[in-house]
Amino acid sequence: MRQALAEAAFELFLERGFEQTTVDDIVARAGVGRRSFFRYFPSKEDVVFPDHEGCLAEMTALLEGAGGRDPVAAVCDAARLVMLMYAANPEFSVRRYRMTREVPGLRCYELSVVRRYERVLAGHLRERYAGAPDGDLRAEVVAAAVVAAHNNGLRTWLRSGGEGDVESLVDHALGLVRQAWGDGSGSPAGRRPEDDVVVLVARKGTPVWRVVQSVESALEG
Amino acid sequence: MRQALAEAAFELFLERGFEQTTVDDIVARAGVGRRSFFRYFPSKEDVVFPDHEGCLAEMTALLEGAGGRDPVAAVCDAARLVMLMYAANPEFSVRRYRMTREVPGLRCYELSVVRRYERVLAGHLRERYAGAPDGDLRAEVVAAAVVAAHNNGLRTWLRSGGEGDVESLVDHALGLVRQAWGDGSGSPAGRRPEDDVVVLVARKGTPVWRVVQSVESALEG
DNA sequence: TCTACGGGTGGCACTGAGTGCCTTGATCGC
DNA sequence: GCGATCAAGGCACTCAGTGCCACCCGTAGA
Repeated sequence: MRQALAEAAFELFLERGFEQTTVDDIVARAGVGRRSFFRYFPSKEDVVFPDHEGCLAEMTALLEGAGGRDPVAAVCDAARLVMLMYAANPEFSVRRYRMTREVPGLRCYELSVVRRYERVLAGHLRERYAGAPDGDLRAEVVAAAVVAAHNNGLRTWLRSGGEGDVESLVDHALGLVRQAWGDGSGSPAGRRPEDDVVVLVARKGTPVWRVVQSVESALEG
Repeated sequence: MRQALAEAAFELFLERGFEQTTVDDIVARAGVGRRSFFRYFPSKEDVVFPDHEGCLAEMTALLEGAGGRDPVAAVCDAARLVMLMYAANPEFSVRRYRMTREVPGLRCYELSVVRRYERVLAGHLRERYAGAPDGDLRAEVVAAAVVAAHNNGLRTWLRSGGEGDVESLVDHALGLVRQAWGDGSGSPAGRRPEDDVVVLVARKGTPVWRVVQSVESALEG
């Protein structure tokens, strides 16, 4: 039933657009009663994003099991779940993206979904940063940065029509955030931290982000 | 008329809640025709946030005139405009905040407003970072971080009931972002960059953000 | 076989947001 | 005084979303 409604709805949305399609049209195509639609989807917008509830649950579960790792790396991996969900069905994702871009109601709905992901990530970070100075603040800023980076990569891919490798796009974007906020562990594995030290000499006034890049490249070198 | 409608609406929202108030109630209290309401406010939600359009315009204007400054510092200052708007009317802001928190429709509307601010900031950063590697990505991540930091400070103040100093709360929060992404210029003015250099020695594996904090404190020392 | 029950479904009527269209009335320039 | 213009009101309509009730059907029990 859920499936039938979602399919009928998407067909009609593609044929005549989201706003030009009424709920009555959808239930007529699906051959069910109007009342049943709202039993399965609380609003007309929900039928466009039938898969996010599950993804939110997965994300929460994944973060439950993220013990002592770098918190930033953990939330980056959690964010990747969303990318993987989109990548599992490129044509659908691209068409939905195009529709969402031009329908204000869907844009607003998507914002609230993204916000829920962000809150899940921030909640995890808040626990991990508990006690640290500005822990809550840092948690929210990092969560926002991770979401923004993820979405930048994902949307670049969606705009391109689903061509190319989403995974590397998103991973590269997330790398920028890990570089700025993570603890540096993770990516280059197998190197012992006590091997050596980094000596950085910088003129005062040097942009901090350039300093960060230097440190990062030194740590990876 | 706009003013009268907004005031009548807010009275009723406080008396019986947002969802329990119909547009007919509002126009009856204001003594105008129902059709006029939708001439001044495209939706019922808009009447709750009558001041954001102006603030968006101010923000755009301020960024127009932000020439060669540190781009991150410029967008932080732009974000402060929102805080100042809220601070100009603490009782109204606090009551609106409480109402927004418990009405899904208003939460969604607020998300879309916040998103518009974020896009203005990101647009400015995109221009400033044009040509740099990952300029677009960096622009969006920094904009998201600035907005998250600003909102963290602002909401802390709103949750406290409007007691204390918003400005220092928000500035402190924004400081964290400038520390991570800014070029370090700005805050400690009047110091010549060529005065001296910073030497930092760190063990490999040190969290990057701790390194950044060290650099920052050294630059301010 | 009849009956009582419960959950999924359909139908129906209602509220309320938002829109299009037309009328009215006031103000302003001629 | 007169026509143009524009803000405002009124009216009717669409459509999303909700509450309520009736129905159908499979099951369990007498």
